[in-house]
Amino acid sequence: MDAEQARIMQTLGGVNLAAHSVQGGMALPPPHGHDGTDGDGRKQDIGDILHQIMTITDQSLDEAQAKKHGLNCHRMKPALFSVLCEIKEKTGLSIRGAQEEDPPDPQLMRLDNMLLAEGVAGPEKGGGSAAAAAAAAASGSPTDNSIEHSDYRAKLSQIRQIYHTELEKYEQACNEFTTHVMNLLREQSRTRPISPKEIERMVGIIHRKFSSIQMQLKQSTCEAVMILRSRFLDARRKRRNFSKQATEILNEYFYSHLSNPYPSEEAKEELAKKCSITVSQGVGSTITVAQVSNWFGNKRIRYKKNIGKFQEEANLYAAKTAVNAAHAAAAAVQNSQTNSPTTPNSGFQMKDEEFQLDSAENKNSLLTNMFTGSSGSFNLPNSGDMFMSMQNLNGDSYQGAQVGANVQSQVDTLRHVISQTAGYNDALGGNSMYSPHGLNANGGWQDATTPSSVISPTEGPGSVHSDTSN
DNA sequence: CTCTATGATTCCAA
DNA sequence: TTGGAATCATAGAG
Repeated sequence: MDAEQARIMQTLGGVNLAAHSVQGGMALPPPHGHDGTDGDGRKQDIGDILHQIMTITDQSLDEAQAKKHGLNCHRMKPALFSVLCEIKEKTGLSIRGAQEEDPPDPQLMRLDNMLLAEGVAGPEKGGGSAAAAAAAAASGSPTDNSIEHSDYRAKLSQIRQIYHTELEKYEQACNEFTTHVMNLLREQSRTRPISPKEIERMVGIIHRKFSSIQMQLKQSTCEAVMILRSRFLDARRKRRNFSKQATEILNEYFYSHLSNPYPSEEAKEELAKKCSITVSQGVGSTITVAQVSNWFGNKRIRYKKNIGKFQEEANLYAAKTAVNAAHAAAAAVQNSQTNSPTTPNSGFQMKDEEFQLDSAENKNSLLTNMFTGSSGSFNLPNSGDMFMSMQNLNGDSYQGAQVGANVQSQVDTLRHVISQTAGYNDALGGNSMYSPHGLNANGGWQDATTPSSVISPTEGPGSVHSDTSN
């Protein structure tokens, strides 16, 4: 400020007050210079006035007030004032000229573009949902993603809301501040040389300041969106193993529907629900329908690829559900109702209960009824074997999983149990292990009605391990 | 660390 | 749209 004052002082020294023209040159004779012209006295006067102005801050308030009043009443005041205004305008122009060029900040543009693309800026609910939808549509079926998707969207709209309120706040504050400053300056312009252009410049400065604050806001908003986005994507990518119970439920379904392991939409929902309930003692992890689909997709392909590897598992789950099948059969027989066994995916229900058969005779009779009375699409290899093998299970108790399951699945399970029973290899075509009768020569599952050729239990078809990634 | 299991994603065909 | 196949990326065991 001192420098500026000195410059003004100097500049004033070269002012031709009569013409009110300003010579902007800096190298001027000192204000008190005596050049012998007739303006000498006047210059002396001006110098005196200026001196008073410059030293006014050094004086006490009362003194200064008195001085100010005196100066205001000075005959030269209006002229001096307008000159000061002109000078200030000149310097203001030069200052403004220096920082006038206001190229659209590339960073700001980037931020704006990103906010627009993410749907944070721009029209309400316009691009936002579009971006979120695009993010969600990138993966799998839209049905279950709606959960994560809506979560993402909710968070995004939260960010959006904060952004807009903040932006509004800033704008309001900026406007308030601007009008305040403008009023102040207008007020002061009566006593101080302030040109409208200077006010304009001031407003520009304020706006720039506020826009830099806005940029910070935009930046942090962008960051928040990025974090949200990456977290959203990470969450999709991050793998958390299902709980043991959930896997068990899925496996039970899979192996009891081996001939057609394609759960219907309802069955998937049921499974998802069941898994989520079972898993609820965990950290709130739920299993969605899409995850069930993923699981079955993976399971089918992996099972098919290497059946040998899954033998043990298959045996286990088949045994687990075998008695349930018998139980279901018992229920069916007791009700004298014969469900159509050709609908593999109908009426899938689960019920937690322990089921224990009382006696071998009871079991046998139930099974006899079950298979002699049904018109299943399966060719059972040998009912005698079945009885024998089922007797091997006598006395074992199993965790019940399926009551009222369709006959098809019961058949699957029972066939498995039969075939995995040691000592009956010959009767089953020389293969003691379960072969996926639903799996046709092409590797398809579609035609489940004919028992396929026996596949070596130790090695799947070619024992391909193409999934050995990494 | 490596290796395997496994949930998720992507690409493609039907 | 769905499922198969390949692949990715991580969890978890050793």
